[in-house]
Amino acid sequence: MTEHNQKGKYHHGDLRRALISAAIDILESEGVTALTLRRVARETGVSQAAPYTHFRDKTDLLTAVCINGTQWFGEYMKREANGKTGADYLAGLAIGHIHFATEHPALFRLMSTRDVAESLDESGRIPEIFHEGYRILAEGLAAAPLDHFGSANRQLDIPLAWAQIYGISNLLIEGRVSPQTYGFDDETNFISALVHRFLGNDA
Amino acid sequence: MTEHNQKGKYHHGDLRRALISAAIDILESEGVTALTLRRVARETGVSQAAPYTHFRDKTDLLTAVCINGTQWFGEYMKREANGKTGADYLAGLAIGHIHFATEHPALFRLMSTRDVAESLDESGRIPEIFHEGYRILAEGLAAAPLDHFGSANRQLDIPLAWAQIYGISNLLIEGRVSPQTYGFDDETNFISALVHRFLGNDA
DNA sequence: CGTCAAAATTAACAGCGTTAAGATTGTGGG
DNA sequence: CCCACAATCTTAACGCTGTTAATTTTGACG
Repeated sequence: MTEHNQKGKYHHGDLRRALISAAIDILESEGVTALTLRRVARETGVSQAAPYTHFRDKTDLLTAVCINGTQWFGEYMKREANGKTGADYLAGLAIGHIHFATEHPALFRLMSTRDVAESLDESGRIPEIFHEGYRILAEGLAAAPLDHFGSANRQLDIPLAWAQIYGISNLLIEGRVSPQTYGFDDETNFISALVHRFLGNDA
Repeated sequence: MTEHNQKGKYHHGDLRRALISAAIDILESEGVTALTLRRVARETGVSQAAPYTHFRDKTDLLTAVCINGTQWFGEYMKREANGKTGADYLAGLAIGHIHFATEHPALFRLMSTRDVAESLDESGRIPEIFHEGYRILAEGLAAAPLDHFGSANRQLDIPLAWAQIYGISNLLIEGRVSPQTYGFDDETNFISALVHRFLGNDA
């Protein structure tokens, strides 16, 4: 019985994972301002300095949170696009993207933040779905071009579509736009209408 | 000579304005993490508690910074659109928006933040250009619709265009997209190409 | 079973936002 | 003219934060 614990951790069992989990809980329930290292340690039942055994500093923990978050994000998008093909798959990914953002605003914002995103890049642990998502976006646009933009500079459709989805996500998160203003009483319907109008498969 | 100072302030002259100015300087040069109340006070040459005579708390100062920022932002956009009409005016506003964001990322992010934006709303001091910008966006889209999206749900063009511009701004600020990837070595050209392709007046 | 390294604790430091109490300063009324 | 008052600013303190150093506890392995 040299390894009765799943990863051979010492006292706590798997403190590293527990800290990440606690951090996500706080982020989801109270937002980023409540997310302090000491609070995470308290919530996990360890001393204030215990996290430093597993993380270089606070940013290092946040990076780990974001790695978990991107995994979650990818699965969320895939689920929403599941079973669809072509333009519908694209729309599913977009809608999934926006829904994830509005349902997990603090986490989404954290994942978008430059500082953390950069250390995320360095970690080399970006889930496959993101490269896959980008590839799918590119392929989808190549197969079903947004011809409303004309044929010149079609390469720009990729960053444009990306920015469109990203922009809708952020606008909704920051409360700068409301479905009601445009005659929707349900946010989900609003998002769906936006995406379909943008992708040109509504009329 | 009861009022030799322009606003009859006591010791400093106009500490309130000086604090806002120092805050903006720090924001521009070192970003939001360096922007602490104590630092602002130090930089202005007053004690740590002096700001509390003029601001309820830190958020109140940030709100004042954002009021200044929106003023600045509005003038910046107008300048870039100056002398143009119709779709060109729209493109100018959009390009001005994105340029301002990339040149003043910390300030732009602060202005987009939900907490501050809400107290900004409450202050009732949103510069006219924002309502005007929205009106112009709406009128411009009504006069020259983005017909590539089809005729159904044309009302959605307003939030879509808004999100598009906002999304490009954020993507660039957070470094998630690079002009080089799409064959541009100059960011300005990249932005211009994106906006013109999006508005459909490039082909 | 004793050794050694990993894991976790306690204590301390500087810096933060914020508040309370007091000192300073300009202004207007007698 | 000066005195009282209110606006302004300072000093000191509180609890919180991230982080580090020294120390103790724990588990694994020869």
